[in-house]
Amino acid sequence: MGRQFEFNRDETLTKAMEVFWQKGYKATSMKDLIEEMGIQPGSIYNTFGDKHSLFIKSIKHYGQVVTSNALKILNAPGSPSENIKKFFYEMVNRPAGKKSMGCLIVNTVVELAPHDKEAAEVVNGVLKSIENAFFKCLKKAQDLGEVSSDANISALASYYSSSTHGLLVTCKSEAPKKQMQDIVEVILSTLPKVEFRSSR
Amino acid sequence: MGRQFEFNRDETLTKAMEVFWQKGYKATSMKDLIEEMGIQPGSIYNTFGDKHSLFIKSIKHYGQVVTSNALKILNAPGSPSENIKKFFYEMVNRPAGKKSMGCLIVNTVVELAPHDKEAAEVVNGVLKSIENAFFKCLKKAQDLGEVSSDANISALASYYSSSTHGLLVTCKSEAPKKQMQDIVEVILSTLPKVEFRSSR
DNA sequence: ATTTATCTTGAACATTCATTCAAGTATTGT
DNA sequence: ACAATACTTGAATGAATGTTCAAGATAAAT
Repeated sequence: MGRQFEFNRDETLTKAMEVFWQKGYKATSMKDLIEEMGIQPGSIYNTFGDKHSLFIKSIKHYGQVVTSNALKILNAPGSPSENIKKFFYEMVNRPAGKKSMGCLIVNTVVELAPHDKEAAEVVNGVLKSIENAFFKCLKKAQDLGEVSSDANISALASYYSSSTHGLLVTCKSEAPKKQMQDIVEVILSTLPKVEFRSSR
Repeated sequence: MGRQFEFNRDETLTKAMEVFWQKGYKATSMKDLIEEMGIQPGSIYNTFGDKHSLFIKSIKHYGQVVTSNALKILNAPGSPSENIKKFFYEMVNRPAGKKSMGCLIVNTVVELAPHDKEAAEVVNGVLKSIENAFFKCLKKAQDLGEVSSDANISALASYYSSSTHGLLVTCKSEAPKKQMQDIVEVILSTLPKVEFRSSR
């Protein structure tokens, strides 16, 4: 009973997420959100709570999307080390419009996490998931003999995670595509056998 | 003639820089600045201009400090590849208090650069200087035979710059020191001869 | 001592901010 | 048809924002 919602919860949350992604938390005003989400303040507060709650829901949503996307690439059938390669080349081939937006998780680590415990927990969880996906992928690569058995794959997983952060910052600073490619090639050189296998 | 300044310009600018470094641009209010700088709004506006001008002056100041520090390490006498190693281990051994602050340049790339042309110019200049310092260091290493002559040192310089960004983001997300060390070791494995030389 | 120049102060200002809430509207159950 | 429930609206609120400026204070020049 009662009146129905006139807007789709997921759609408006996605809109909010995009605004936060583009402008950052502090730089996003409720006015921005009202305009982009296409609903009035009352509806926002009624459905998502205050600005901070809406932000937390936004980064959780973003985290789910980005984690499932990473898992899809890294867990794809075939060579796991080839999948890692694909993961990084996907970053080079980002649509130009999204380059300056970087990644909402990384943006939040930088802007908010040090002063916002709740946001920190969410983003750390996402980062841990991604790193874990790298680890599982490397484990599989090791089992298949693509990566030497004495490699420190735990360290490598942390490294790929950190390298991803680096790329996302670098691509925010107007770095040309060629430079991004150069960087990715050095990153991938830490898995030499990937290059070898992919060339035949 | 006229009244003398009662505060030291450089000292108050450093104070402002520290507040921006810790809290970010948007999250820093004039009230914060007034308190930390210890002078009144009139004096701030009279000396540094508005908030945005003060911020630009702050990141320029930070850029100078950080660039000269990087140059000092990378241009130090002795083995250039050893200096690169020192550069990265310096990042692992950061004082705990500064870990969550990251780097004001990287913070600005993420928070402001995409929407602020003036800030973007400043930070891109700093990043270019650091990358250039890496390049010169690698060139020297190559000339001395520490790095193979067919290495793509331009790509390596971009890579080390990007890796630095990655580390600065990673250390903002409560990453334990052990993890930072693991990452640095993988980063430095892209210069295999460094490891070899340093171990004897 | 007076004038001139310059810095300091901090209250006052107009905006913008996030948030609230009473009035209005739509839907369901009886 | 009526009541009960629940969502939508958007003006209103008070707090916080960045900025200004007239009055006061201090130094040098005359």
